Amino acid sequence: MKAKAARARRNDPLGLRARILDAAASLFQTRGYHATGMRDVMEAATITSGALHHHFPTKQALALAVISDRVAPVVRETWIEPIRVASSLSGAIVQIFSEIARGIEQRKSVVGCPLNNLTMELSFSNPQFRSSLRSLFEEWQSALAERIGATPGGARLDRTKRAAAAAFVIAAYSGAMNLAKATQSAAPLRAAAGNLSTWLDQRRFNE
Amino acid sequence: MKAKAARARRNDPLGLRARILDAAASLFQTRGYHATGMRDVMEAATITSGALHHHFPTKQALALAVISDRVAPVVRETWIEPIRVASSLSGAIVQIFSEIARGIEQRKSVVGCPLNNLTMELSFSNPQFRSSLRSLFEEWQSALAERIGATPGGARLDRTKRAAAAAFVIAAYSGAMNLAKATQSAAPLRAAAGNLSTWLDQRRFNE
DNA sequence: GACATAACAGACCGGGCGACCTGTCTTGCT
DNA sequence: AGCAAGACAGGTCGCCCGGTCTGTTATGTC
Repeated sequence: MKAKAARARRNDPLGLRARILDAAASLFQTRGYHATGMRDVMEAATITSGALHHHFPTKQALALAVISDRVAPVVRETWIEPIRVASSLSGAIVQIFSEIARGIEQRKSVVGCPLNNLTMELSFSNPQFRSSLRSLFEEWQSALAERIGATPGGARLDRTKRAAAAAFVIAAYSGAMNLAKATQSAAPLRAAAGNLSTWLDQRRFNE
Repeated sequence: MKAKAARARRNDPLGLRARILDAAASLFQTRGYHATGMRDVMEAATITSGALHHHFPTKQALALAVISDRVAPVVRETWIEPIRVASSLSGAIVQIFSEIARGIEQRKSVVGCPLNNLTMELSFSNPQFRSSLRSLFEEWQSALAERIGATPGGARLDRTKRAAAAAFVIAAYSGAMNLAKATQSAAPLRAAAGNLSTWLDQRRFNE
């Protein structure tokens, strides 16, 4: 019948799943979790209700998958890995900031850090989301703390102080992004990068 | 009929309005704007649908009123005023942090800063909310910048650098609160306070 | 080739949402 | 006292939300 030539469509569950995750991740970041409907996700991914609920039975399951399969990799690629491989911690941090600021300026809009956005909206009310998001923060923080311990300034700090310094870096970034979102400008990020760098250099976290 | 003795109930529009705002402010902060229904507000304030919509025709109007009548005063009382009257800027900032951290520890839960929460959720998608929240941030930032200009370290900075330093302080607080919310602990706030203080003192913002 | 199961399609449903609307009582003004 | 406007009460409405259900097609297995 339609033997060899016209076998156009085949099932591609992984590809479809990826499309759903991409669409959902984008919508969750721009509009937020509660403001995004399953219908919005369906339209953005151009799929049917059946397909969506086949891959993700509930909205919460979808969000948890977005966190682990989309948000977490972004954090690892833009923060954790660069910090691990960089020769100078201070330099790496400043560069990460400036790359993000550059991205904002050419996109001309600030949607915020996906991890921050989801944390603020979901972390308090829902324990499931909280533990998922918290562990990501901890991964980020411990990568920073470990790297801080490898600098001349960080070597003399104990475990707690290193964690505190790492938390401070994350807080500065997170808060700067928040301000950037409020003002729709990259200025707060650049301001934070500059001042964070003086703080880092003073504490000799620059090598 | 019920002439003198039994005239128990009287209208109290301002009191009712205040109750609505209190309830809504609390719910918006803990659950978020979109996750809070008008019915939740009605129940929390123990009023009827008619009364609620008489004072605030739409949910958005209610939220805007919450921002200007509840959130803004909180920011002014806990941040702007203390900074204006304090003798030491650095000392004032550290004290504000520690008071907030203390509050968290005895309440045993972190709901986050109301301004931050609403900004993250609403500021990007809705221009009405954005301008309202942004002006509050600007008020906060300019109060800080002005005070920084009055310190020995800040006097030599130009207008832009002062604004950047002010933004950095806000970012550090905002981000620390975000982390605190994610971990449900006051530790990130204390970490930020300590490290922010080092940065402040190094830049001689301490008088 | 038979058959169980996965991968989708798409109609459908109960409930909750924000908003509206009519009615009653209260208040302020003259 | 009279009367318009304000302040509330409470039922109602239509819509949209997340989730379910049944049906159809593709896929792996023996």
